[in-house]
Amino acid sequence: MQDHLTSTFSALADPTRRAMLARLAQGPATVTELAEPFALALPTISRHLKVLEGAGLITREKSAQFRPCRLEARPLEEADAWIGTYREFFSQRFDALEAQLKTMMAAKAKEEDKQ
Amino acid sequence: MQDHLTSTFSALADPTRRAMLARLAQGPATVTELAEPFALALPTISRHLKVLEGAGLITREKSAQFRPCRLEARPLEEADAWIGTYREFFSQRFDALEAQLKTMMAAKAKEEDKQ
DNA sequence: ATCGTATTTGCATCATTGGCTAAATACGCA
DNA sequence: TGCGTATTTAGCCAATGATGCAAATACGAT
Repeated sequence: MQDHLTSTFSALADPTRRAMLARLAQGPATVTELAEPFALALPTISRHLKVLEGAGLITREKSAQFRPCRLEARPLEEADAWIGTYREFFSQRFDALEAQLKTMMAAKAKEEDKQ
Repeated sequence: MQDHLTSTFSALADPTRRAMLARLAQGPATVTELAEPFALALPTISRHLKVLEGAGLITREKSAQFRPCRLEARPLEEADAWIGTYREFFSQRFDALEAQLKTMMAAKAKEEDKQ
């Protein structure tokens, strides 16, 4: 799983894990807390967390028998930066749409002039 | 593969596919053109493209025996929006860093005052 | 030392994925 | 019609991933 982006995106490619991140965005949580919303066995949850940890999306401390998980921004920022590369492309597309819209409106106006 | 984000992220979770998108950001290309930079058999390329198409990241027309692929912005925008949810979290972290830096600088200044 | 809670590890299973080769398909052109 | 190029389908394999159950581990509290 070589580079960061690959492990980050593949970690994000799972709804359960995305939901976990959403939960963690509101503050740290234990494994059991994170498991609560899902109909999944704890070992399964544990493994999802390991994937997230492997991607650097979360870190965990060891506090008594609990393992509080904490969201880490770094990989998300990197993913954001990668997608950011295409933002120009988004706007181009948007501009094109806008241009087309203008053309249509102009045509329509012209049409109405005739009447 | 239920929702858009899942298929989008899992499509992005492969370096070859990301490279293909990077190429397509500069304009449409045929399968063979897209295959050129990689040491992969054409059927493999073809399947990568099918994944990208399945995620809506590309569309293709049929022009003679060629299948030009074109980058589509929509899924990237959605992924961008999802990650955008966490942007506040990024900046928080950044602010914290900045605050810490200020504290350190203040401490250092104080230290120098003493001398 | 023992009990109970929190979490992980160890198989086993089933589906998916990425890759290859060989064969099929689709189309323009001679 | 027949050839050559472009691309996909089919079949096979190895690796990975998601999930469950049962057992192990870790640690606080009694």
